[in-house]
Amino acid sequence: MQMIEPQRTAAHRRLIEAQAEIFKALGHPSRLLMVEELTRGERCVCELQALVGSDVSTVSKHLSILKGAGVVRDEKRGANVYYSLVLGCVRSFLECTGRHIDQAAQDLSQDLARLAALRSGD
Amino acid sequence: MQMIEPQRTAAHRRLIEAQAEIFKALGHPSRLLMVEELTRGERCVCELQALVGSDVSTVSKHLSILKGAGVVRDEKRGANVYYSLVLGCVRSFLECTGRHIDQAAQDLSQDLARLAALRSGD
DNA sequence: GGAGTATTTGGCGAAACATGCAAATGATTG
DNA sequence: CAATCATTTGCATGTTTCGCCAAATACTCC
Repeated sequence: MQMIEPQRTAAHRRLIEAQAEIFKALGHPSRLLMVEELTRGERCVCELQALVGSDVSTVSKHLSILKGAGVVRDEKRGANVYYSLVLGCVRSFLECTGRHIDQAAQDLSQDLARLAALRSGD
Repeated sequence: MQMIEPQRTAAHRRLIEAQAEIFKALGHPSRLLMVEELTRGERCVCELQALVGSDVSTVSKHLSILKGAGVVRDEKRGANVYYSLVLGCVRSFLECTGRHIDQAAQDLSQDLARLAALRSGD
């Protein structure tokens, strides 16, 4: 039995949806900030709340979205809940996107400089 | 001059926002499907539309979101517009999340099996 | 067990997003 | 240049997400 057009199977669609959920979870500044902090080690909700500055309930909901997507896990210890990163490869992807954005900004300012030079030249 | 608490600078906030925009752009099944297709080479809008099956206008809007986030670029050639992947590291991250999701599914079914065994045991 | 701290949940209004249709734009071909 | 094809844009609508508040829950310390 051979798999024809694997990209159209139901299994593939489910995988894409699960992956999209991961991206969606990471696609919010507060959540991404927290995840970045978690690349340095586990943190309790209160620490993450101090980091992002929103209401605790908002932070808690953000964290539950990240957990639902399988990006982080939580562990209750005493009165606190500690969150930690599960999806380690976020770290390297963040580094890559960081470089990418820096490069884009550099390219942009070079283009602007060229444009200015051209304008003053004629 | 020393940089104190770099994670709170305006520059860092801007970076996080740009990165979050990338994740958000990827956080939609249709967009992710198209990006995955683009990891195999450039495609015109019509090909991508055939892939995802939505209205062409919807597909075009999705593509403009991906372009705005710096994930893809477009190039007009003749009557067609060809999109191609700019952010190459998406590929490896997709592989990683794919493995991660497979693993999670496996763990889940093992847990269920254990639970069933336990139940039939008592 | 009562006060205080940490976290989650429910609810609600505002803002953002997704989608399809219709219309506009741009290129090709006869 | 009229007809057609590929793509984008404007608009209307339904859906989702965000962020706060208030209330519920869970734990610790006296």
